[in-house]
Amino acid sequence: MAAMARTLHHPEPADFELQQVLEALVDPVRRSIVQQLDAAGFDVKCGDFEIAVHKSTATHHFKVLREAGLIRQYYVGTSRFNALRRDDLDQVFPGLLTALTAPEASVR
Amino acid sequence: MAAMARTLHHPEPADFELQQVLEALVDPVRRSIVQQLDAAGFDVKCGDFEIAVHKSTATHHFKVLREAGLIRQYYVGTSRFNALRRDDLDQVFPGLLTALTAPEASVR
DNA sequence: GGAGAAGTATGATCGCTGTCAAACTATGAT
DNA sequence: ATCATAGTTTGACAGCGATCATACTTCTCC
Repeated sequence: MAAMARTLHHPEPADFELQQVLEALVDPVRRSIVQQLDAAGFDVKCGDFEIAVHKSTATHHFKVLREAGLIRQYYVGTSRFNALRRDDLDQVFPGLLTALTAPEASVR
Repeated sequence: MAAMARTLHHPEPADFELQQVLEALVDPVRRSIVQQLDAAGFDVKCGDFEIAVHKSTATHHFKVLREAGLIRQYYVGTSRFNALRRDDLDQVFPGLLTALTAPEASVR
């Protein structure tokens, strides 16, 4: 079968919107994903996260994070990898991600 | 009539919860309130904010902000004044408020 | 005491979003 | 080809929260 490129839309930093970023980060599941990505330090497959929701719900959360500009996603085989867009985020909203991924903040 | 103290509950910094703070800040009206407080640099009466919602809705927003620990409220006559709890916030979630009230962030 | 000002409380509505189930697609291995 | 794996899509549902209107409370001032 002709390889159909599964393209994923990623916003440019110039198009990041605070409202959208906050809406993404207000959900505990999504914030946990960001935390795990940050703690790992490398890209993580969707299936390798510890998530307490159904697969299809997880897909939804990843989409919200991607469209807000928080993560970058790319396919490798049937797997989808996720990368934290820390540099882009830091550029547009300096200090925000750091404040939220701080170990102190994680506890609360 | 016997003066009934209108007491308002304010959480201690030790009891601040990130989830609650984010839920408070995700609403555009509430974030605008925080912005206006920060920009003013002094305490502001409820009625002196520029808010695009009904009075009773505003009361609701102030309550959410207060219970999350973002503002401190006190009565003066029939008016209620609002103070940004910047120091407390900075102590518990360093960098968060700064990141959100930055002029850069306000534009997005 | 009465009137007005400032804000609160309650109840109803309505839209949004997180959730799951089930069916589907795409890729890699046998 | 067949099958298994990884993730997506669609649809339905439930619960939450922002909103407003109305009625109420508390305080100030005359």
